[in-house]
Amino acid sequence: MEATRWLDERQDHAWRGYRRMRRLLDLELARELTEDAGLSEPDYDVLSDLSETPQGRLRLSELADRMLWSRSRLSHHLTRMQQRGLVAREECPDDARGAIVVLTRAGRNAIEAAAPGHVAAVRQHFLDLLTPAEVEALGAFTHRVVDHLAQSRAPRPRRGPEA
Amino acid sequence: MEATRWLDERQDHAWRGYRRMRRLLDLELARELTEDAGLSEPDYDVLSDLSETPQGRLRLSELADRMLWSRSRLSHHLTRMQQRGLVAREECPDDARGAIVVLTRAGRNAIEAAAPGHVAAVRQHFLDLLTPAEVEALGAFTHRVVDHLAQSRAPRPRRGPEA
DNA sequence: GGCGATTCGATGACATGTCAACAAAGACGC
DNA sequence: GCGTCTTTGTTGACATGTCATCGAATCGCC
Repeated sequence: MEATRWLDERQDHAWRGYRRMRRLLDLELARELTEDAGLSEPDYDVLSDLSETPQGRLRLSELADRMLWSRSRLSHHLTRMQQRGLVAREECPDDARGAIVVLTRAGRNAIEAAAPGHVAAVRQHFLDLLTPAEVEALGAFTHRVVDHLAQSRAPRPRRGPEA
Repeated sequence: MEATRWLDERQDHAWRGYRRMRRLLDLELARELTEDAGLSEPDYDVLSDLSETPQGRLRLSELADRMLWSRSRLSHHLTRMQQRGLVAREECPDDARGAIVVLTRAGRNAIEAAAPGHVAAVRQHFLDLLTPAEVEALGAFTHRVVDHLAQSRAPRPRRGPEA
């Protein structure tokens, strides 16, 4: 039973800033995305990940893993996006259980229309406010944290969005 | 119609790292919080903000503003927390429309039991992985971004979680 | 090849968050 | 004081996310 080590002043400052920034940045980016392109952030992420593949198609589970989403969440979300015509499902040739998610023409149009504005917003409200050294540091420590967290997940039964 | 300025390599690295870190960190912190203390992150935040006030009581709208939540969201969430006995609502003496949110005994117990473990997790999975200089930089640029975003919100009709 | 264990994706029930509308009460100008 | 405009918090309908479960298909091992 140790005495709790609370955060010192700098840590507290950093932690509060981080959480507040996240919230405000999310609100602003989501707002612009809906207004300008009629997409939510999750929509954008799905389309963006799909469009980064050569064919605009990915196995559902592969996409879920990349996004760190549960298959269930992705399946539900795809159903909704499918109804809007942004993506389609195809059967998987080599695994009859599988589903392949495909970017439709409309989906590609949507992401191509949305991307420039979104990137501009990310710059305007975030990246451009950082010095090059800060951007460099951000890239360095976030990936360090990601690697650390991936450690605790990959080994053993594999916890995760999957539960 | 300008040509889009995409992110250069460092910016892309930083932006992807940031988003991936957020997601993994959220999953891990939320997981530990539920397992160890039976609280969700939103629960924790409500209790935490309340417990930082001298009396453990706040006007609903004041709490919503601090948390950057809509009043609606907070009201719904309080109803649920109230049913679990973590908070209570009181009438506001000087404004009959108002509601005052009060930390109950059980709520205080819950946050006091949860806090040490949560802080430890924040250190372990995040802050302790950063150099002091990185923590310093994080505090600096996040608050810079927060100030910038607060600018775009405060003036004029006041956009926000409020819609 | 066959059988048990695992993986895949879908689904329904439920928890949570958003949005628009509302009633009640304050604020303000007159 | 009075009418109007605004603020406050709640509510219900709906969108989104989570969790447990399921049937179907595959894998692994014999």
